[in-house]
Order: sequence, then C-alpha cells, then structure tokens
Amino acid sequence: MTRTTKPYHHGDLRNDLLKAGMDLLKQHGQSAVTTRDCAKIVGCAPSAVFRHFADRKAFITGLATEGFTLLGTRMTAAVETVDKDVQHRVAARTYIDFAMQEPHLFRLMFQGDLIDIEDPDLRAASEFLRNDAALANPTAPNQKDDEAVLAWAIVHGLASLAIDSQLCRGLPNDAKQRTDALMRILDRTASPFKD
Amino acid sequence: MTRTTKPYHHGDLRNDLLKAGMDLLKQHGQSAVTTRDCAKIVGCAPSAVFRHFADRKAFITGLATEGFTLLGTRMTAAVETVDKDVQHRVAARTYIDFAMQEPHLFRLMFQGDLIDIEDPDLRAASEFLRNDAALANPTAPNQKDDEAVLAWAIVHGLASLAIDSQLCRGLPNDAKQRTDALMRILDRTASPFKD
DNA sequence: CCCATGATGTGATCATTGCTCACATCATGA
DNA sequence: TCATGATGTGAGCAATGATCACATCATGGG
Repeated sequence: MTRTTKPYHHGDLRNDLLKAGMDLLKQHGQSAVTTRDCAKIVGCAPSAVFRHFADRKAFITGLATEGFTLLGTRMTAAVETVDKDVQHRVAARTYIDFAMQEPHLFRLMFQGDLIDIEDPDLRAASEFLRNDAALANPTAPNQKDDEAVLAWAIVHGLASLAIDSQLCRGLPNDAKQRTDALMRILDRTASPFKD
Repeated sequence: MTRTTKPYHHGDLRNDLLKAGMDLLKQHGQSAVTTRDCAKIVGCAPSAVFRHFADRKAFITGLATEGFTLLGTRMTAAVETVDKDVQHRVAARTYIDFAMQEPHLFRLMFQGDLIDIEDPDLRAASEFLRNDAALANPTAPNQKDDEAVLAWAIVHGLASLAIDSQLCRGLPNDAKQRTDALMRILDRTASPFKD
C-alpha cells in the first residue's frame, strides 16, 4: 500500500472539491451539487469546504469559471487549426458542441442567479467571449460590433433552446448529431455563417 | 369589518400561492421563492402547499406556466394590432421586452432543471412558441421552418445574454431602453427582421 | 334534511443542507 | 525552534422541503 494513514492536511482540497462538483454537475445537474456531497466524495469534513469558498454560490461560481476556461481552450484550439474564412463557423460549432456535450455545465455558466457575476476570476475566464464578440459596448454604432453580438446571440440562442428542451422534439439524442442538426440550420439560414 | 373569523378553508389557495410566488420571484429571484414563505404570505400552514403541488418543482413549474401564458397573451395582443409585414418584428420586440421587464420570470421559464419540462400544462402554455416558430421538427428540410427557428434563436439569445449580464456592460438600466438597444442591433444586422 | 365521503387545511415532526464556531493539526519562516 | 497563520474537524444551529395523522368543511346521494 502506498499510504496507511491519511494525512490531516489534504493535498489540494480546493481543486479536488471542484472536480467532485464537476462530476456531480455533469451527472445529475446543479441541484445535486451539494457542498456536503462534494466533501464526502473528497473525504473531508463538510465544514472544510468553506475554508476555500465563501459560500455555495462562490463554489458554484468556481465551477462556472472552470467551464468558461474549458470552453475558451476548446474554441481557441479549434479556431487555430483552420483558415480564417471559416474560423467563425468553427467557433460556432465548438460553442454549440460544448453545450450539447455538457448541458448542465453550460446552463450553469449562464445562470445569473446561481453564480456571482462580479467574481473577478469568472469575468477573466469569460472575457474572451466578450472580446471576441466585441461586446464591451453592445450599443456601439459600429456595424461590425453589432454583427458580432448577433452572431453570439444566434449561437447562444440555438444552444440554449436545444438544451432547455424547447427544441428537443425531433432532435437526435447523440450530442454530435444534435450539433450537426443545429449547424445545418445555421448553414442554411444565418447569413453571418454563410460562406 | 367584512369578516371577523377567518374561515378554515381558503378561497383559492392554489392561485394565491402562485401569486405570492410570483411576487417573491419578481423581487428576489427564484432562490427566494420558498414554499414556506409563500405559505406565510398567503396565511396558511406550510404543509398546505403540498395539497396543491406535488413538490417545490411542481410549484415552480406552475410559475413558469403562468409566465408562458402571460408572454403568449402579450405577443398575440401586440401582433394583432399591426400589419402583417411587421408582425414578426413586433413579436420580437414583445419577447425581448418581456425578458427585460421580468428577468427572473423569464429565466425561470427556460431553466430546464428547475421546472418539469414534461408537465402538460406547461407544454400547453408554451406551445404557441413552438407553433409560431414551427419548431415541432427543427431539422425539417423546409427552409421556412429553419428561418423561424433561427428567428427565435436570435431573439432568445439576445434576451438571455442581456439578462445574464454578459451583455450588460453598456446597456442602460431602464427596461424599455434596454429593449430599444437590443432592437437596434436586430434592425441593423438580422436579416429576418429587416423590413 | 342528514350524513358519509372526499377534498382541503393544520400541527408535529424528520432529514437534508448551508453555514458557523471553537478547537485541532500542521507547514513555514523569522 | 517555535510562534503564527493556514487548513481541517466535529458539534451544532436555522432554514427548508416533505410526510403523516388528524381536523374541518363542502357536497351530493339517500
């Protein structure tokens, strides 16, 4: 055996708690992400959670932050591999695919009353979206900015409606196939994504 | 005084509970909508709530159902007063305006893990959206259907992003003005809404 | 008209959950 | 080395959703 007595101090409790929360979230949704269950999974006392997070909202915000980081990583990685003229289309596909694969996480990331919108870490992790879409000032007179906002709205709207089961009738179960179905709509109708 | 002793049986407890829930929701968000507080506001025992709703989720679903009904009423009323060629634009404005005026309710209506998506009353109340957008089969080969889905996605995406404070930097505080700002984006960029 | 029955409301009570606090343990650097 | 601050523990509190036995009442069939 590698270890007989478990040490009093946990290695990286904060991160392990987030990982446990991610598992619960992925499998059973946000209501199943309970601080006590996360503590039990990690193997620490329920009170230990609050050494690393001010309250449950802060913990959930931490999960959302990880989600934005993950989405950002995927999008930049995907965009880097393709030609400039199809980058926005690839970005859209990656965004939608992320939502289809991680619906609970995606929902959480945009659930304004469950997370702390002002949290600096969260803002930093999600900044790339506002930058990419030039959303610092959505009322800008700049036509290009408007189109960027609109593109985000289209993709985000499609993903959200599909997740919240308003669009689910007729959509396939498999995540990839659902992404394909939504992308087909984009291809055929949305001018910003037409090549 | 009209009544000295309060009767054992409440008049229309179910509806009064929903009204109380709506008030709490509007003012403090979904986390403040607690079955006990609603009971206290209405003046009944905490347990009485569960005579009319299976559980909290069913109660929240009832609120969402009222929300869809309200939105449907507003949209049909608004559309009826204008010419056919601008109906979709007026519908879009009404949708966005509703979201800006009742952000908590709007969020709730599309929060898949807080409400019971399969509830027949909810489905009936929200059916007009799927009908209007011809969303029964979003993968339909019909180009017109695709455009309807896209139009809904645009409007829904704009409203959602604005509410969840990802778009809030630069947006005015007043609900009407926020609606105007978002509609301006639609006017300038979204081809389905260009006249 | 009466009363049996089902619907509606009550009070007591439970388990779960977020959260706090006094205290224990340990790592670190002065 | 040892004082100090960071990290973890266990007990425990208040709020909340939910259940259950019981109370109250409306109503329709006899």
